[in-house]
Amino acid sequence: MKNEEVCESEVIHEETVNAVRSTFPPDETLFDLSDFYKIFGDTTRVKILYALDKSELCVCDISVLLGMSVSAVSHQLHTLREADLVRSKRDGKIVYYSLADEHVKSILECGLEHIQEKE
Amino acid sequence: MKNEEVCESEVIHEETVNAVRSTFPPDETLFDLSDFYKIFGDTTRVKILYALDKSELCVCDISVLLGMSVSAVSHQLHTLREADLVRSKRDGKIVYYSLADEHVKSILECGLEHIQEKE
DNA sequence: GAAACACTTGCACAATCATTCAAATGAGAG
DNA sequence: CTCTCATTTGAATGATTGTGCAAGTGTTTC
Repeated sequence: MKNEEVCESEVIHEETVNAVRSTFPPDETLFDLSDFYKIFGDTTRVKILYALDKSELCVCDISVLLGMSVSAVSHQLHTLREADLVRSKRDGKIVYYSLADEHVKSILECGLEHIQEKE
Repeated sequence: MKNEEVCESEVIHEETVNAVRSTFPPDETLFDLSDFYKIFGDTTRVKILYALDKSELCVCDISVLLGMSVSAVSHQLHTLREADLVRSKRDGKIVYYSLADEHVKSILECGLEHIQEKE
């Protein structure tokens, strides 16, 4: 970004900007926050989370449920596991997935509420 | 996706899959939900929303606050406006932006809570 | 051991998207 | 009307990312 691109004339509301700036959390926090929401920004992942909230499932189950390839599901489960939203446990050949904590459910509901509110 | 990709041997837990399937909301709902979260999945947009929660601001203010080009900010404001998360009102040459409703704040807090909970 | 199965992983590709640049709009000032 | 300023918009570009494919790992069964 070139500096000239930024409005640098007398800043229009310097007071306000400074006031807001002083309430800003560290950059990293808001970065982590958007990174966190990024996880929920994909239909496949949301479906998986929604499904796991109802019941523990194996990869094959999810694949059938969503009508997607096992590979695609496994890739997304990897993402979800990295974000600590999901847990896995192996039982023989089968790997079972479940939600990592109850918080995930409340996040989903938080969004659903907003969606449905808009007629 | 080719069919062979999907696990089609005897479905491992047919009962469970069917049970979960019956609780699934229409595909469109979960699609809208992920679309909604997609908005929050970008640092710039999250910063803008966070700032607007503190105070009404013009495009130039936000540009200075975030150290980004006016154009980039305007593009993101466009996205936010389309998602009904943000409102604008013009006063002469200046356009003021503010949050569309209080719900946005609660969504942000919902996520922040989760972020900070993890040590 | 070998074969079958559930799953994972690395690479490639297509699609999506955030930002920049340049040009356009809208509004007040002279 | 012309000039300036705040903002918007469209096209282009570079980066990110979801999925398919093919090869790999781990586990049970024979």
